[in-house]
Amino acid sequence: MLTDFNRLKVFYTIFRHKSAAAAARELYISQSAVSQSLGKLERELKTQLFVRLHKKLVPTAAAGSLYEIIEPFVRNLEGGLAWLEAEKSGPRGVLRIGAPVEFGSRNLVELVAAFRRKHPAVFFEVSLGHPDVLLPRLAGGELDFVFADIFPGRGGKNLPPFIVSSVITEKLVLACSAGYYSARLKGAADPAALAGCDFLDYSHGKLALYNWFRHHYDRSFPGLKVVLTVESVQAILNAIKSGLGLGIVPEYLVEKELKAGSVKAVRTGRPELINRISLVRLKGRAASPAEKAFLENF
Amino acid sequence: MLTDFNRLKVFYTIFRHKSAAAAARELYISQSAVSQSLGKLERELKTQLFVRLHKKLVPTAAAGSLYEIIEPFVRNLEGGLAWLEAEKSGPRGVLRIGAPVEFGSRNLVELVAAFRRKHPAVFFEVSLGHPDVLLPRLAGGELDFVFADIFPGRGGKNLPPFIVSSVITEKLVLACSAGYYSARLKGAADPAALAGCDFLDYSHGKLALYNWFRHHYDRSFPGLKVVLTVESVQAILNAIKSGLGLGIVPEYLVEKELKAGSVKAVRTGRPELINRISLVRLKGRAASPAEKAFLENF
DNA sequence: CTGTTAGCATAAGTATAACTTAACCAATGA
DNA sequence: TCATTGGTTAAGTTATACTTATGCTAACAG
Repeated sequence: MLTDFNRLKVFYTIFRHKSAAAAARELYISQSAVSQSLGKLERELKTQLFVRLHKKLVPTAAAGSLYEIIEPFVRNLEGGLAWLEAEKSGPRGVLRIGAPVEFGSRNLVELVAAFRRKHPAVFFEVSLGHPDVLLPRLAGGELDFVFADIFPGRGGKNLPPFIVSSVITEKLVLACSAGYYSARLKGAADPAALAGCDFLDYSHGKLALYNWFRHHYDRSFPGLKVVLTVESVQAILNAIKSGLGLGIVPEYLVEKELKAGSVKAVRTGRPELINRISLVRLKGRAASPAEKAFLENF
Repeated sequence: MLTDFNRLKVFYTIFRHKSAAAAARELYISQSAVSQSLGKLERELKTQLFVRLHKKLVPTAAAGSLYEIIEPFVRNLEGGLAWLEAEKSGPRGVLRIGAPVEFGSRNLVELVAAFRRKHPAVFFEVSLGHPDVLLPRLAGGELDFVFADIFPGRGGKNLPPFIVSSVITEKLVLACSAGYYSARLKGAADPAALAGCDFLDYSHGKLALYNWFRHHYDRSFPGLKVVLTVESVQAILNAIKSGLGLGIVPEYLVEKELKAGSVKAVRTGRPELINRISLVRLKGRAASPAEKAFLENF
């Protein structure tokens, strides 16, 4: 890459004043230094930038073109640095957050909405997706932090630069409609009966179901019949209510229905599987005021 | 103005590679120098720009913003410098020329047209006007060179940084229609007869007439009756042919009419006043190839 | 599990080049 | 005319950017 940037800065100052002496005063260096710097730049570019006509430096066409390039840069830079400064003074700027689809589109947007009422100068860019794709983006600096639902089994792996803290835990239940329950399970929630049922899952290799069975029976059930796979809790919930089959949902979402008896959850005697939403941040990363303010809810 | 520009250059290189080592290789300096430079910049800005995570430097949001500012600048700069280089290699770029209205709109545009057929990469910005306004613009660097019709009397003044060279000389005649001539002058071109005639001039205080009379009679004629003042040779020419009065025009423009006898010129026995179009350039100003190519016609 | 490698940070010393001081010239204005 | 201002150039100094050297940690291969 060509030329010394600081010489361009000197040139820029000279150009604005049409005078080396004035530039020197602005830059708090001697007039001689300015003159030498300009000379070097001209020699470097092999292009005359100013015509010396005593008491004034008259820019050539080349100097004009060069100035046209530098001027907007300096303007943007000043603006940008001022903005960086402002960001440090209080919550403002943009927060780039990653989150699992469900958590992101349900809980997170509510939090964002509430937060923005207090801090309207903070903007959000939420990326929904699986930790598998979100975490690398966090590691690459594209995201400020991510919320991840780390199922048991997909623990830390070899991603040590992350600092993980638990944010929300919700019980996951395997549920179906009351009708389906009485027709297929008849109150007996034994593995054998379950294995023959219809299941609903959130795509990606029946991970939710897999984890539920592993948790409750310490083994996997390879041949489960998954009749619907859809990436949405709401959809699974509706499917359950419609009697399509058995699906995994957060318990609190079906609390009313469980009480009313319209939806039944499969209980094994063991404590329920819990889904842990964790906050993942880059180790060693300084948090902006906006980030701090947002995360202090957790 | 804030910060050291060269540190920004180092930052820019680091950002592109997400690595100080790689940046160091590109900049042909040691990895340590890069690291130190980045450290200083961060301290200077009081803002973390990269998260150090072992083999990689992952940029923070602030670094992203900063990069957004610098990146287009570097791109423009590279383009601009390449363009400057190209301009030196052959005639291209833009030529900013000043000229008197008549010369500019008549002779100059023809020259430009002819020149552009040979050098289509050269563009022109022609400013028409009086030397009074054009020369300061030349002195201010807004024009590359100007053509000026310097009447005797408005010599160098105190504008020493100019180098002036004669380019075109044309004889100026005081002319009128044959009808007007026979009616008002009757072949006798004595001052007394002339003084009572109607005159045409190019605005600005009857300068053309004033100079003509000074040249031919060594004195001014204060009370001349100027019946039309218009900033156009063509207009004056038409006015003359229409028998409106006497006006100053370049002799070669009325050559045919003089021969045919439809237009008469006032002759005093003295050589005709000549209008000198001069090329004025800034002393000490290096000429680009385009400039050289264009001016070598003269 | 350990040795090796790659990448970054830090410390200390060097050397480059930016800057200052000084002398000189030219133009301008009191 | 002389003092003032602005610019250039040369020489000397100083600052600071850079190098060399060292240590650390993480990743990876054997």
